[in-house]
Amino acid sequence: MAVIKRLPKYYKCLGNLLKNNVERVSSQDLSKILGFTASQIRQDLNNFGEFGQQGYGYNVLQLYTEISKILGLNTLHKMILVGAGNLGQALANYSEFRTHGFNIIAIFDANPNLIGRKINNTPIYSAEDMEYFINENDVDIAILTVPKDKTEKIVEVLSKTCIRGIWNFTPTEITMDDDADGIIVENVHLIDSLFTLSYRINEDKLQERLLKQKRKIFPDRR
Amino acid sequence: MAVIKRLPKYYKCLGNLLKNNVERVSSQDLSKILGFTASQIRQDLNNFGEFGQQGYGYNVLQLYTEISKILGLNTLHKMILVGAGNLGQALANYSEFRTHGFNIIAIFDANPNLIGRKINNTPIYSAEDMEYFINENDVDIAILTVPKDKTEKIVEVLSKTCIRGIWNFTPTEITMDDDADGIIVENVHLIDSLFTLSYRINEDKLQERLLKQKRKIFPDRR
DNA sequence: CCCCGCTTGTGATTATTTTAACATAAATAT
DNA sequence: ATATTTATGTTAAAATAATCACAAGCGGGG
Repeated sequence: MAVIKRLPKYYKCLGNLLKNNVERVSSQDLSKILGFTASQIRQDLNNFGEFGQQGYGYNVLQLYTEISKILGLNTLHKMILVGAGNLGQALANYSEFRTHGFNIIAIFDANPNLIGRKINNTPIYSAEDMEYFINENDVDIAILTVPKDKTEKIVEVLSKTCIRGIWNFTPTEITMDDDADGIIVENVHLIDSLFTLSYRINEDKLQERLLKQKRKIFPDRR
Repeated sequence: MAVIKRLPKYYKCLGNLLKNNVERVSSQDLSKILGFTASQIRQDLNNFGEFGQQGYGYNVLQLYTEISKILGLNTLHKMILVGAGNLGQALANYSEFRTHGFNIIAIFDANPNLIGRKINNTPIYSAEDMEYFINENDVDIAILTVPKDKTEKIVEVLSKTCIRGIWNFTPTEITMDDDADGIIVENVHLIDSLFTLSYRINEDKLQERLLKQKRKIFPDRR
């Protein structure tokens, strides 16, 4: 749903307002900051409850708290990182996750040279111990930063565990067969995002080409 | 536009088919692989031209080539990386970009200890030289992996250059005022994606809560 | 206590996106 | 050759999403 993709933006924005000691905020204020229409903001928020008050607006702290509940940020999340390559290490060092209650409690890798070491104080274990570890420690989320050809295998193992979500950074699109085991997958696919950027940079040239094509079909139009 | 977000998926899928020496493919075949409806695929592709033929389907190589043109992947792209932190280094080491014609030709950082070194054969220069370098080398795209508080400054510098696109990994949402200078921004925001995952994991509990609320409003419904 | 301005929640409207349906054309089999 | 199958491009319908518009409620000033 489109609304859900916007929730993190609201959350972040309200966090900033809180930091600046702003107490109340109207949908119009938010509109100016976020670039959505005020109407959309009101409708978005209204999907989850009636958080505002006529003539007053929204209480920043209350709304922030509510949205954090909706996003599930009021509970701690235990995460593991699978694959201690370049991207994996970068994510392991990223402190923002912890700030919001997402703790990486273990890292798994197949490389024996890495096993036993620590990244950002988090130990690296052998990939073989992953399944046991997840179930033993009630891990919520697995971050996948393994090479493409290892993905399938890992997903197979993960689907036998109590894991709730997979945050997938591999180029492979992971699809869970009809949500049977209830594992949610969030695919990131950085390269897609780069391609989209490339498209938009390229757009002008393209539009011209398409226009020419239309002209062939409707030669009377200028 | 929603179609454009799907183009990279088509591209990737067709690339795989090519590798497997598949010559022709129907919208129905693609539908099974990609999980979109065949109808949507035909309509998507038709936005950019008539690439298929009745009774035959699409020629994989031809369609692949067309889409790569549409995405602007037929031309080389010169990129720079701004900010050689954890994420920056990971991206600098990521080889997939180069495979698709996106070359990181320089890295910029403010840290004097890093300047002069190389990551994955790409030299690190002083951030001060960035503006000159971009204009001198006709750089297309800047990858932004600097800390939050440096973002504004860097964007200001970038907007004075010939740069065409900014691939923004900082937590700050960059908005270009009414596209005046024609710089396209692609914001990534990893944490948003994690929050969305968290929401979906949390969804069941939430649905219950919302249902209770509705019941209050319509007490007659079970 | 009452009025006025502000701002929400919400129903109606418009726009966008997705899906369905089908006429038509190429390819293959007979 | 001809019929049958396959699969597109395209139009129409359905579903989603965004915007508009306004009645109704609250806060603050007199």
